[in-house]
Amino acid sequence: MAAQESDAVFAALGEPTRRAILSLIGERGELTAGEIAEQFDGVGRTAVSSHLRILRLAGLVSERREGSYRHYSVTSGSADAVVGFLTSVYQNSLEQLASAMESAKDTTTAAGRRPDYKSA
Amino acid sequence: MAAQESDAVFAALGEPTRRAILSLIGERGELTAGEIAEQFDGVGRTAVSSHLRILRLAGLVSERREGSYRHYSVTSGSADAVVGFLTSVYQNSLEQLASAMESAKDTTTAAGRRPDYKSA
DNA sequence: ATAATATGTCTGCACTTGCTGACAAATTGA
DNA sequence: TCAATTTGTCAGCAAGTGCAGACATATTAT
Repeated sequence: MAAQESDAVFAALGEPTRRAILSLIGERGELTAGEIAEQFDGVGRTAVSSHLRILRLAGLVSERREGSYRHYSVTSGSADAVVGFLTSVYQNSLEQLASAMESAKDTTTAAGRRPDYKSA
Repeated sequence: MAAQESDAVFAALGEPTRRAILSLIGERGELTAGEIAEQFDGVGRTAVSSHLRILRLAGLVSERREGSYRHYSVTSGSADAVVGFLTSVYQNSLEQLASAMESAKDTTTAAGRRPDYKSA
């Protein structure tokens, strides 16, 4: 369930240049492929095109064609998968922390641990 | 500023197995390296150890040594970089959208566009 | 001290990936 | 129609990455 999208989104965001592109588009609202490529010195137009494809397939940006131009903009709500994953991880993490503190209230030196370690 | 951390965090989260490990740790609260490795069929203990190292260097998990065991838990607030990046992108994106709609109110056929396209 | 256990690290390998240059497709202008 | 423009795609390559097996380190048990 929603694992494929999530994979694509995280993979897309894992690459620094793609995050820079996404950031740039978000900052400017809408940009053509050429305008985006102009902003990068160490990266050519070809590479930017590939990155845009990956961002688009991940659903992070959307493409609007106008003549021979292609305008890219950030797809709203496209990073829900990321937020969902993180809140899931931290939600459980916080619950665990809370119950751990609860247990700690009872017995300062908690029981029910792994084997029987030496004191230190 | 805070770009290095962000890079490491995004890179760490970009790998599916590492997300699974992080999710597992978050779900269970605290696990030893061995317990984590047990949960994965297609991945050996060696690979899990490498992933844990990467997660740790990214600040996503913290390590607690107890005897020869190493207990891993989710580091609270460690994904702030991710949330920060996303809110930044979407914040600007929404502002751009809002101002675009504002401009659209004035002149239905907006000015100041790119070249002079054909109608379609 | 010796063996067993838990875990990290190193080496090598197959696979992936980001990049460029060349080429192709689509659109526009003369 | 022909040239210019915008963009995507393909082939090839260098670099990075995830993985397992062998080895090293640290800790515990006998």
